[in-house]
Amino acid sequence: MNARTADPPLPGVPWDRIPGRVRAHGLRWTPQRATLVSVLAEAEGHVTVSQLIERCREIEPGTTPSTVYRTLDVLETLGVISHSHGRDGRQILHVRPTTAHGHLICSTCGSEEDLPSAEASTFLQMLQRDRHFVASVDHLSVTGLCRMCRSSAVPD
Amino acid sequence: MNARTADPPLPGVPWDRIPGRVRAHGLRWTPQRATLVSVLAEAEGHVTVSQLIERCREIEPGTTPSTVYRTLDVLETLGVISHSHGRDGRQILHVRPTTAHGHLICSTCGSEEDLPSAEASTFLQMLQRDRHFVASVDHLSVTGLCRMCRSSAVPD
DNA sequence: CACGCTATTGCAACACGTTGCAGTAAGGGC
DNA sequence: GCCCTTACTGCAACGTGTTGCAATAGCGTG
Repeated sequence: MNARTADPPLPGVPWDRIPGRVRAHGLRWTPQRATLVSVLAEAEGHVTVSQLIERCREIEPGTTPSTVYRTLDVLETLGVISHSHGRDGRQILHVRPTTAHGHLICSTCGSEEDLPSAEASTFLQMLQRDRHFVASVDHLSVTGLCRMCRSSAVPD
Repeated sequence: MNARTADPPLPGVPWDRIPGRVRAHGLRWTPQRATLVSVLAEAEGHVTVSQLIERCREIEPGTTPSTVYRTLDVLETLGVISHSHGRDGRQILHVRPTTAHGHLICSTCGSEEDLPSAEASTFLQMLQRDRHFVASVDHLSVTGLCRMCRSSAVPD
């Protein structure tokens, strides 16, 4: 995975224009990519890669994991999707046009809660100002204890 | 990996008291655990699991990955270490008594910069107040563009 | 000190993710 | 419409991390 300097996000993901966007970068539009994009188009929000592979296989049984991963790289470069990592390091894909948001991941129960962009912006702006580090809220995930697990936690 | 509700961090990691701490929890002190702890004692700061396994094997060639992973779980529960995930999802161990800190990970060059606790505390306190989500800075890692990569980034 | 309970180990198998390579096919040029 | 370049695919192999299970061995008890 190599999330290099990406194009700016596509606000509304005009799915039908992705082929052109791909070709505009000197890349090629293939049946495998079409399959994946059609799956993504129906899966707005969060998905894991294994879910994607599964759905692709329903359409095209020959789908290969490595092709999916490589196509996801391409789509991330084009700004169509982004990803973060769950608590176990597994990828979580963010399919646009989901509103930009971060994640609060509970280390006990594994639940995920969205963190609206506004609530992180001050922090991220501070990072940019004080440390010249530019981060988007999409990549922000914070691990900790959710409300539920916290209240049921056994005090040592 | 199951970072359950952990004991409070040990401020100075009295390495020689870990056996007692392990036993106090009804757990057992074994040669394999002794090996791993002796390696950790020399590896303060950041380490990856594969580095640990490698060093353990230098001492005890029979070291098995699964044992290392399971012992790390135990040590995390005891508050001896904590971990976060690098950009590719790989684990990064934080061996105490490193000052609590988060990470800024560059998505282009992969470099890691420490984020002092103080710079994140306002944000984390807000999460706790507004969302009842309790997170420690140790688990905070933010992906983005570091200063270097940002200035050399090709504007689209 | 021997015994027994059970935490721990080591192994094997698996899931996720990445990478190298040879063959295939997209698509621009003629 | 055919050719040619080269991006892409599919495969196989690898590295990381997890899990089930039978055998082993801490360590508290009598």
